[in-house]
Amino acid sequence: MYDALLNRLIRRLEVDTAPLSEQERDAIASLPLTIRDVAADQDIVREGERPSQCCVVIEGFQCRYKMLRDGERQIMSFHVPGDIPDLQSLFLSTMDHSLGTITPNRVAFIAHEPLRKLIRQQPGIAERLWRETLIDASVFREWITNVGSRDAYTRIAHVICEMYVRLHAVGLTNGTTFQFPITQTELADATGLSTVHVNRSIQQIRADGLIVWERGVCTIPDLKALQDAGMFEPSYLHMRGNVAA
Amino acid sequence: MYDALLNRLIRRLEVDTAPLSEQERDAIASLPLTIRDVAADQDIVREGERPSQCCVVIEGFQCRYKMLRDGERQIMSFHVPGDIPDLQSLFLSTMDHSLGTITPNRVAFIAHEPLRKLIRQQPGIAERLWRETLIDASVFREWITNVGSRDAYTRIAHVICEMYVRLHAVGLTNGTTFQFPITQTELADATGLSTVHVNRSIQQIRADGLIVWERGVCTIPDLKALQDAGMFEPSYLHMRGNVAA
DNA sequence: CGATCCTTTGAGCGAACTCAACTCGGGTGG
DNA sequence: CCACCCGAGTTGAGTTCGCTCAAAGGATCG
Repeated sequence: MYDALLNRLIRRLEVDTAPLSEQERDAIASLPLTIRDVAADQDIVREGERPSQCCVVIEGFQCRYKMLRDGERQIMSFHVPGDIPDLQSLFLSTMDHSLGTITPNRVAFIAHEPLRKLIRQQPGIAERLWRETLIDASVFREWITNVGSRDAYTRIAHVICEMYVRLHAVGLTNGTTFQFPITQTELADATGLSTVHVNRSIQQIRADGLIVWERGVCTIPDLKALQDAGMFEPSYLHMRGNVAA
Repeated sequence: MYDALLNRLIRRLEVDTAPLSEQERDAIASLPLTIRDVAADQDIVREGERPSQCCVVIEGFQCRYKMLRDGERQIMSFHVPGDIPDLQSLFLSTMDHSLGTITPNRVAFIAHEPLRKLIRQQPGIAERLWRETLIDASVFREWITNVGSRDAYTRIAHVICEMYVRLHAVGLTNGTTFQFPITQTELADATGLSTVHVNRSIQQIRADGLIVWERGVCTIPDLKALQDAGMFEPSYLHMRGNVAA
C-alpha cells in the first residue's frame, strides 16, 4: 500500500489513543486499494447512491453537500488529505448527501468488503475508525452551532480556523500559511450566507488584519486573534496533543 | 434487564438490518444497568467532563447543547425514548457538548467498561451501535442544512416533522398526535432563531392549518402538507421500512 | 392564589439578502 | 500571440427577514 498514505492513515488513527500494534498496521497495509485521480468539481458519490467502497483523500480538497429543492447547495463539511469522508457508507447503505471534489484530487478507494473483514478481525481498528466517524459528528455539531449562533464575520473566521488546524495536523501548513483553494461561493454555501455577504465579511476580516487570503493561499498573521474573532475552541476536533498552538 | 427497555433497544438495533442472534440478545440483556429518574432541566453530562457511562433514554425528552461565550445556547439535537445520546463518549473521552433533560426523565446508565467488553465480544452489536452514531451524524448534517438554508417557517416545520417521525418509530404517537413538550424558547435555541420570531412563525404554521400545538400536545392534520412545508425527506433518518407513511 | 415561566403582541432596527453591474486574471482557441 | 471568454471577486443600492426591547396576557404549580 502506497507508503505516504499508509503512514498518514496510521498517524491519524493513533491520535489521542494508543499506538497500533504491528499486526494492526500490517492488516491496514494489506488492504487492497485503488488509486485514482479525479478532476475538480466532480462527484465522488451522490445522494441516493449505494456505494460499495470508501474513499480516502490523498491530495486535494473535497466537500460534502446536499442540494435543496430550490437549487440551493448546503455544504456540510470540507475534507482534506487523510480524511475518509464517506466512511459512514459502510453501515448506512444509502447516501443521504453527496461528496464532491473542490480541487483536482488524488484519492484511494477501499472496497467495503475487505474493510468489513478487517474490522471484524481487528476490533482495535474498528474502534479507531468508529472514533473517526464520531469526530466527524462532533464537527457537524460545531457547524450547527456555527450557522445557528454566530454572525457572518465570526462564522467565516471559525471555518478558517478549523481548516487551518486540520491542515496543520496533516502537515499541510507552512507556519501559518496554507493552501486554501475554496471559492467565496463555496464558503457561502458552507456558512449559509450569500456570496455577496461573504465577500464583504472577508474584506472586513482582512481589513482587521486577521487574514491575508489571495489566490488560494491564506496566511494568518495572528492565530490567537483569529481564533478569538471566530470563537474557535479546537477541543471539538478531538486532536488532543496534536492541535496547533 | 428492564424488559420494555430491552425490547425497545433490540427493535432499534434491528432497524434496516438483520435481526440480532439469540446470543446477541442475551449479551445485551445481561448488561448491568442503573435506572435513575432525573428531573426536568438537569444536565446528564456537561461539556468538558469525561463520563464513564452512557445513557439510554427510557422516558422523557433530552437535548444536546452547547453554551456560547455570549450566553447563547445552541441545541444540536433532541432525544426521545430509545435514544443513546452520549454513546460517542465511549470513544471520545471528553464531552464537547452537554446533554440535559427537557422534561422529567427516566434513564438507564450503562457503564463504559461492560459496554466495551460487549462490543469486543459481539462485533455485530458493535456495528449496530456504530450505525446508531452514524445516524446521529446524519441528523446533524440535516440540521446544518436546516439552520443554514431554510427560512424560519420551513425550519420549524422541518423539526416538527422529524420529531413526529422519530416518535412514531418508537410508538409514541397516536395517529398524528403526540406529546411535544418543547418550549418555544428551546425550539428557538434549536433553530437558531429568536423566541419572538419562533412564536410568530408557529402562529403562521398554525394559521395555515399545518399543526395544532397546545400545552405540549401536537397534532398534524395533514402530514404530507407539513412535510412539504418543511422540505422534509425522511431518508436521512435511515429508518427504511420503519418510517411513518 | 401568588409566583413564575411560557406565550403573545407592538414597534423600531439592523444584519444579511437580492439584483445588477463592473473588474480582474487566467485559460483557450483562432 | 492576442482577443475573447468565463469564472471569481468586488461594489452599489434598495429590500426584507429576523432581531431587540418592552410589556402584557395565560398557564401551571407549589
